[in-house]
Amino acid sequence: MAAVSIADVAQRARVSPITVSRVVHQHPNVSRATRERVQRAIVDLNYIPNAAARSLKHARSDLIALIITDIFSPFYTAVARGAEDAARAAGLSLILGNSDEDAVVEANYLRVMGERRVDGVILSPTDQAARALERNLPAALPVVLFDRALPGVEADLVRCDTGAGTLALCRHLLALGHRRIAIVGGLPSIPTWAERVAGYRAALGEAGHKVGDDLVIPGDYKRDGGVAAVGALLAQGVLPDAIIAANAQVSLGVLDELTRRGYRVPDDVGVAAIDDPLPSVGFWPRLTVVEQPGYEMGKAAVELVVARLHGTRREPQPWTLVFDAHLRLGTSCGEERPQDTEGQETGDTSNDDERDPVLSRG
Amino acid sequence: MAAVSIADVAQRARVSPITVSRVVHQHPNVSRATRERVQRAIVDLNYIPNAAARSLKHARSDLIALIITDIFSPFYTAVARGAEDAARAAGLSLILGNSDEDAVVEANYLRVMGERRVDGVILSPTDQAARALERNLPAALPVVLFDRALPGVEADLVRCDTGAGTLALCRHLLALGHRRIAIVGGLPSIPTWAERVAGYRAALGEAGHKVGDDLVIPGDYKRDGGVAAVGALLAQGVLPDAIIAANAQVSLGVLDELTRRGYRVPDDVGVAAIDDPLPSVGFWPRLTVVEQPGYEMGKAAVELVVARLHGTRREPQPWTLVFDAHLRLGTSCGEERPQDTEGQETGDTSNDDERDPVLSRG
DNA sequence: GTGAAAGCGCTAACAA
DNA sequence: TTGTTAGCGCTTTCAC
Repeated sequence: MAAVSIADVAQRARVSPITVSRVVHQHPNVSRATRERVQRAIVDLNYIPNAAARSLKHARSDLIALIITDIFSPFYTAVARGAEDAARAAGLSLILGNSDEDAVVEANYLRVMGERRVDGVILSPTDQAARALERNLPAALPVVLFDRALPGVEADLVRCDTGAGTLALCRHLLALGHRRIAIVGGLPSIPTWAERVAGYRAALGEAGHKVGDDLVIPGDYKRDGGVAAVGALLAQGVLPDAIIAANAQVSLGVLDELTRRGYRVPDDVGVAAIDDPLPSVGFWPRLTVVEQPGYEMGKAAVELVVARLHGTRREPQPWTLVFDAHLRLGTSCGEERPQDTEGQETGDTSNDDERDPVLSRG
Repeated sequence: MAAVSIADVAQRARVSPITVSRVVHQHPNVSRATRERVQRAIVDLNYIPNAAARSLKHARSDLIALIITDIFSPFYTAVARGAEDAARAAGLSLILGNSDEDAVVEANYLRVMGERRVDGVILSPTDQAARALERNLPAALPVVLFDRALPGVEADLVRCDTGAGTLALCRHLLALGHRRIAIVGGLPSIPTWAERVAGYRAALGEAGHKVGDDLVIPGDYKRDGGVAAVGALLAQGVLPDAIIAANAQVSLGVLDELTRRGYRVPDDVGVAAIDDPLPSVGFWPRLTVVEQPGYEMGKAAVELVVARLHGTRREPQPWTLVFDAHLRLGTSCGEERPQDTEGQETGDTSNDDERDPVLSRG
């Protein structure tokens, strides 16, 4: 056992434990001679401070919990990386939970994180998270909801306006000549799906097209939902002109199933996705996507937690950070047809000069 | 402050703290009446046990550190998910570190993890990890090296035999008629690159082809290395028949740069990758890849740590788990040319019936 | 510049 | 069945 404690070091250096503590923390009030003696003892004994003891004393864990719904999604991979970078910059560690959209798993994670006295929680919540948050976390703990707001929960929020992104995408599809457009795969219990469908309906509405409910096919934000949606669409007798997948996982299911059934993208049907499955330059088709700035969002979420921790006074009203989604054109919706490409080069939903998220308080 | 401690609960329930502890841990020797009184006090006060205090007492943190070199890589995404699932199953939490192949960052993470008294460390090490491991971690701490062995460090190891996978891939490329084959993008300080190059040389050797060193172009396992390699290859005057990217990130750089320069895959040049960038069914070309079972490897690594923890006696000799890589054929190397496709449907390097990793002791 | 005492919250070991 | 004592390793007073 390497159970070397501060007392062991103190004994060896013939000082009191507190002096060792001062040396470890580079407190100035230690004479040079003492400091060197202590440092040598630390090295000799291979002393490693015990963070649990420090946590207990400080009532601080230097830990941030990141509880997300799908670690496999490239979006959350980017989020995790951004969060990790920001946490490291702030001297915090990231403790990871993958809830898989399962409320029980989520509740368990919240309990564990609460017991660990994490300094903050970043959570992409299931629709049942409200109760779990209240039950399992100390009341004053900074919580940042991620991606989805939670009715009845007053907490900071980091999200991306994919509704506007979807609107832009649909306008793009309409401009390409697509008329029968389907949107598939989102989880109805999650606000992001409603938001995306709203953007879709708005675009079709402003173009004067009626929106058939049979072209809005929910799912579970997973690959299989995309597969099932293709089946459901085909069961209607006619393939749509284009299919919008609600996220990256769903888009893979859609593409797989279309390919399996012998349809070609974009020749037979266009496919676009909200939330990018990969930087797909070099592949054909390049997927047309509504891209969320995952890295920046993850970073911002951690920085929000840190702001709450360091804030001289914790403002009670929640902060909401809204990032813009960007439409990135590929070739998966027939963009290369000559008559449509001119003037479509930049399809961003926002000006490049103002990429900062919108901060709204209250 | 929600600083409700076990003492507060005890006071409210008119019992001693230890009785509360017993209730929390479902110790049988508590009368029904007492138990219910305590449980009510727990709910009333919203008592949440303090894991730091428990850790301090138990000298156990229920934490496993996962320190990887690139959280962006789809391989490590799969690893993280496998590790997370296994950790959850064992009642442990995963604490995440992304070293980015930076030895300083890695050393810092090891120090932090050591201070946190994590119960085990899973590490894909840089070539300078040996010293950092010794300095920053308690001696008896279970360490599982991941992906790469570390000379001079006797620790458990989970890896994948990509050498054999690369050999199979090269045979496949040769069978397709490719002669001038390049392999690009690996980090020379990391054994996996040497291993992959060895498989490459072996395949070319057995086919009687000479292996020009100008077709072996190292990099840093990142996207830019793929870009640079394409430039270097073109500078030689002739494009190779096929390019093997050392990992997923590199393959994206290769594909991007080839596309940018106007070359088409697979018409002008074949591209294959070790380590898959995505499930790319539905895209063209589908990348031909040597696939590592990342999920299973991550799961196995955590299970190895758990085995060390629970083991009645900790066997001193290290365990090595070697997983098989699978060749998964796509269309990115010209596989659809009629004369080559027959009989090439299953290109696995191992029988599907025996996917278990090889366990070697000693 | 240094140290003694006390306590953070929890739980083994040992009574009762 | 329940409680007392003590201590995990560290750091915040306060004193010298």
